[in-house]
Amino acid sequence: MPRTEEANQRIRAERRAQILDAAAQVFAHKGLAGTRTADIAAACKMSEGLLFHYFASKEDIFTAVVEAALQASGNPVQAALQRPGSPLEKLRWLLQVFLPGMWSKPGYFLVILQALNSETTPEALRERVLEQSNRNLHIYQQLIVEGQAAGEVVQGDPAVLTLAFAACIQGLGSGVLHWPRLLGLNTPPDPEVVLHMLTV
Amino acid sequence: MPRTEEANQRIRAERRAQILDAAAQVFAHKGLAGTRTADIAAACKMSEGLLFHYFASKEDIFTAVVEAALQASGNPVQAALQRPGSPLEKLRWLLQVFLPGMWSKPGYFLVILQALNSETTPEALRERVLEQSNRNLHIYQQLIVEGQAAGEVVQGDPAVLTLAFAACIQGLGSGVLHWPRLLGLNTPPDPEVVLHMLTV
Amino acid sequence: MPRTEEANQRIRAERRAQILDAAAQVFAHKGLAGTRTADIAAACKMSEGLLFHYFASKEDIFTAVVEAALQASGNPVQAALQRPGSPLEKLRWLLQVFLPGMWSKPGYFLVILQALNSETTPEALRERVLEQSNRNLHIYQQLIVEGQAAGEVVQGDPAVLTLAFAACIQGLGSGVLHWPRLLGLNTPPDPEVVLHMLTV
Amino acid sequence: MPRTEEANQRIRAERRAQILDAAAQVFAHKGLAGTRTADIAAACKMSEGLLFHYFASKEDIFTAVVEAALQASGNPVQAALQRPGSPLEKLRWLLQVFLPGMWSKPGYFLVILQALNSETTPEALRERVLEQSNRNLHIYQQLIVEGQAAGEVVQGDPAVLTLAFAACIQGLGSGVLHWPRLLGLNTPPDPEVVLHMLTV
DNA sequence: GATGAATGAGGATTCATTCAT
DNA sequence: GATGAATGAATCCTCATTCAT
Repeated sequence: MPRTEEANQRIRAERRAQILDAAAQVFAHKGLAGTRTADIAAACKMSEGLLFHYFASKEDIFTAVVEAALQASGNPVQAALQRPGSPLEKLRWLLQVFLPGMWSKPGYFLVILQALNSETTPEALRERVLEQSNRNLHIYQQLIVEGQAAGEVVQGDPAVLTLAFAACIQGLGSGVLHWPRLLGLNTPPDPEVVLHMLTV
Repeated sequence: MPRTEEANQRIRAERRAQILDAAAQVFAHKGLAGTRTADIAAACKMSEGLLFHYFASKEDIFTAVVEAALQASGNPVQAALQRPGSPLEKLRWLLQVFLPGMWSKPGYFLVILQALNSETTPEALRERVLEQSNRNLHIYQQLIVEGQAAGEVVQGDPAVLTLAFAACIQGLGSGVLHWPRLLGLNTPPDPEVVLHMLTV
Repeated sequence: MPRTEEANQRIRAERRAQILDAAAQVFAHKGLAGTRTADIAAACKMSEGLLFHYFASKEDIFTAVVEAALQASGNPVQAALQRPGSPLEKLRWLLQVFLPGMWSKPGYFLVILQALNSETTPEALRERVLEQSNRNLHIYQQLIVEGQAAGEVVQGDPAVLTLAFAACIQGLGSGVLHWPRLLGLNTPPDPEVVLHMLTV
Repeated sequence: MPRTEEANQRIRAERRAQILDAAAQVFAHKGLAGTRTADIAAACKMSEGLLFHYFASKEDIFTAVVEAALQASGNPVQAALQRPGSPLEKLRWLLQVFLPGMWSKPGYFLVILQALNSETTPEALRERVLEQSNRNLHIYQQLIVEGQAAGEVVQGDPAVLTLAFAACIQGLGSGVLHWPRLLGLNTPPDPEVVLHMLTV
């Protein structure tokens, strides 16, 4: 007697999730080109063939992983805008979400970096990432402009402040791999340290 | 009439430099695994075979490129220590060297990022990069500690400040590829914007 | 209440027939190597796994399909020999059976062609097909020789006449796929047209 | 010192020809789907990789082989039209070219059959073959119609006569593999035997 | 030194077949 | 009996590296 359709649905959903989880780790550390499908299969303890039951190609898995990471990294930025409080408090809240996220799930940030920094990334995906990058950047900038108006944020070209702020976030996401160990740190930095860059 | 030994030496040196220049661009944009030797050959307008007269392997070229980039990025940090002036002034000088360098030769920074972030990097090279990374990190930290003692730098855990400062630098080196365009900037940021993170 | 043994038998027989019918169509159009078991499963609306309850392998299905086609194409030739009337009348009767068969069930002829023309055909099957081919050929030849003796069939090397006659039949079986459309025909040709090749 | 460009041209042309020759044999006997690239490589005694220096894919090789075969089989038909003499003489000349061709190079005819009869054939190629098939068919028909007008060719629906004539040619091209042996023949049939189908 | 044809090991992907349910 | 998830051997193709010229 065959499995119920429902049981199959569940199996499929589980397997897809397993693959994405495992693949995220591998892609984060090796990039798209440097990852062998055998690596992914080993990481999720499946046969290599099964990967292709669930995804059409290695690029497809990568795309799905990056999309998931974009969701995870995009949502807090959108959410920050809706928060109550002053612009600076919104940025603070954002960092309170981001920084622990980087420390607990560095793969998500790394995989986006990989997608952004490599020309081997499928063009369509690259554009998606850039677009989101752009959206986030402009949300930062908007909050900075509002913060300047409110007297909470230092004066100066808001584009430059945005660049520095975004760089700090991205640099933390990429540096989290090695630096905490080298510096003897094991918790995410206090958001105030980063915010100090912007405050009067 | 055979070429003189001297002329041959010169040709060899030139060729190697051509290869490294071209390869740096390609590796910066595609990473080690994503770069094909054909890409490099095309970029330096040589035959693919010729690459192997000058280097033993693709990894070898990558290693040479990264070593060169490490030189370029390592020296200013060492040099900053020797500079006259206060700790903060040394950090300022460092940024005055780094930031324009990122804008004019982003490849150097990107290639180091690629080496650092990918597990496909040959282990020996990866260690070299980490070691240098570590060295730079501790120089930053030393200057920060001295700055705090001098009352120039904000109080707080120097390791955390170092982490944030290094992150900002690295984030700028990686963000320089896309963000300036997205934000309508075309010059490197004023060092003071970054320094503001550290100053009282 | 378990199904009766008898009912199971019937189901098994039905299923096998369904599979063979569907597989014949697919094999006829794609050949053994070009057909995927998924194609067959789709054509008979079963799960892929079920095919393997009824047949041991893809080759097994192919063999069964070809055997069935051999039956269908072999019997009329044997039967023609037993017919009353002159040798030419026997050949005419044969064409009267064959030609409409080609037009209504082209798959049977095509699948034999596929088996005959491809070295991917399992050796044992290939020999079966060749053997039958040989048997039919020699029946044609016998009738031609008898026809010549009776003055009904043109003089000339009977082997050559047989070759041309058989070629015409096989060519019709293979050309039926495209040519009738290209020539605006939609009924099988009059047997006399083919027989004219042999008649005085 | 590198090879001269001319020498490379020659090598490339030779290799391509070698591949096409060898591939024609293999494809003729196994079809597109049934042929492994390893088979082709073995047949032309090259490494498998080298095939892909010269052709982009297995399908590409197949296409090139079929195109060559189409040239070889198409030209005589066109040429027959230009011949001096009566329509029947033109058809006779055609057979005088075709039949020996089939006996000496059966691969050319078989490979066209494979392309025509299998749905695994790339669609574009399939259309090319059909188109040529159509062209030839209509040349046969034209000559038959003219022959009827001249009183050389039997009366009857010219489309049906064309069908039978074309079938005979195609059937010979496909039967040549096995039948001559089975019938003890080792020369192509006399064209008159085939022509008898059409003559009064 | 320089070229690019040639190799072959390795990688992504397919697909017949098995098996738990 | 029936399903479709799972496997893994085989296949097409890529690409670093070698080598004859």
